[in-house]
Amino acid sequence: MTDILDELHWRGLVAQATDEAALREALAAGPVTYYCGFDPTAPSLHMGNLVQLITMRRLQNAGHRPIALVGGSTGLIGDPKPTAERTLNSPETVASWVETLREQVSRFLRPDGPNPVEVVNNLDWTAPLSALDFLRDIGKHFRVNRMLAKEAVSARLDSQDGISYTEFSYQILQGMDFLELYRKYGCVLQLGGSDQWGNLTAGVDLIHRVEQVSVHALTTTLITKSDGTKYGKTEGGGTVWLDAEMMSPYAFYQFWLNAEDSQVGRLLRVFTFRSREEIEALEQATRERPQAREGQRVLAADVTTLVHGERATEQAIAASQALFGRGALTELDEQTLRDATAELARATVGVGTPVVEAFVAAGLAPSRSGARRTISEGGAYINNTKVDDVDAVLAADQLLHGRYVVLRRGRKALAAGVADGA
RNA sequence: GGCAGGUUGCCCGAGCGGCCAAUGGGAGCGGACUGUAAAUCCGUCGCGAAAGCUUCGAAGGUUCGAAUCCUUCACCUGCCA
Repeated sequence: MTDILDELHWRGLVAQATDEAALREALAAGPVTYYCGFDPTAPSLHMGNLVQLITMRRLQNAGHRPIALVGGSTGLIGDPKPTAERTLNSPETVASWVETLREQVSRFLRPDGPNPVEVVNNLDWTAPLSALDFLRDIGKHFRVNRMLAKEAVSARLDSQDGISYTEFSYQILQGMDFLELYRKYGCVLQLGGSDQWGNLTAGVDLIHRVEQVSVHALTTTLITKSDGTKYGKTEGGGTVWLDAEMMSPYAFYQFWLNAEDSQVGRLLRVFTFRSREEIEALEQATRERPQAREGQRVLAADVTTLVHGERATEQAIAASQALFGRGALTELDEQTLRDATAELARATVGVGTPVVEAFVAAGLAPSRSGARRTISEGGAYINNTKVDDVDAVLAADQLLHGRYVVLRRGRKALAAGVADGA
């Protein structure tokens, strides 16, 4: 068995770790129980969480025992962001998100075999705790001085908003989780994004004080773009969701396919299970024939398959070829056209529908003014033909196979217009 | 609790009675170049076809006219208690 920690290093995943030598030793000595938490802040997980999920899977593959924690309680409190106070979500909302997270998380980790995943909810042990017990048994072990040093907290202390006591308490809850999992499952390692370091060490410190045991924390690097900003936003600034309803497999596939050359190698290491040899070969291919984008293709296909399955990936690839391929759209047969457009945002149109309205209905423009602006800027296309007239309406001969029309804004934003009937 | 300062469009930030839908920067969007890349350059950037309409923390008020003045409220920051 190769050293899993070495592999994580090679993949560029390790940002920080508590006593790394000790962690390496523990991992080599036998199965280690580890956990990573996911807070329900939205109805779906996103790309950032994927880094953790895949890392968890790598450790599981290496023979260690994963616990995936969904934050039924921490989601009610909110992890402080450095910028601003969060808006509290209702308990009902959080509870429903917990359920979808539980389901999503489970998909990435093996539920059976020798070291199956355990999915837990921290609400189970936090809810029964009284305020007095919390302050006496847990709070007593935390030093406010130290809590203030945490990055997000100190940033907020200097901000206009300040920070609520609620969010300030967050790190205590997360520390408590680690302690609970240590006691109940013998969990001795917590994973998280590099922004979670303060929260992870809060747990490490707590366990040290209460149980006199040294446990481990390991954070993964933040995936950044070449300009140093956070990776993981779409062209439109939207989040890269893992849920197919919130982001279609086609859009998801396209997101990865559009990765910068300078990032492909890194992304392949972080997000795929390809071997070192394969990845190095793809990196070389990217250097020698960047325009072929072999790395991007493998990356997009692998990640989409992991998240959405093989069938959805095949469809996304086919749709991409149909819509971006060399052949004219008018030459596509109806079946191909229907499959391709099925992946896109769609709007109901008909002969005589103003192009402006079709764009707004399909979500390609935020308003009629916006759509007109796009047309006058020369960025609007119907079936890959530029629209020149702001007042243009759809003509019968633009409906491919009598039904479909492909709307495009700019180079890559696509949507489908579908006529009623049939 | 007292005193002082602040709250402007996605973000930062000018404006301090009419010429302000509101300078400038960033982000975003479109175009050129390319490889559905990066960088660069150009354009655009509240809604509306237009007339016009709705914006400058909230609600009232003064005025022919307010983002700009007054009152109250909310929140933030600093100093004092």
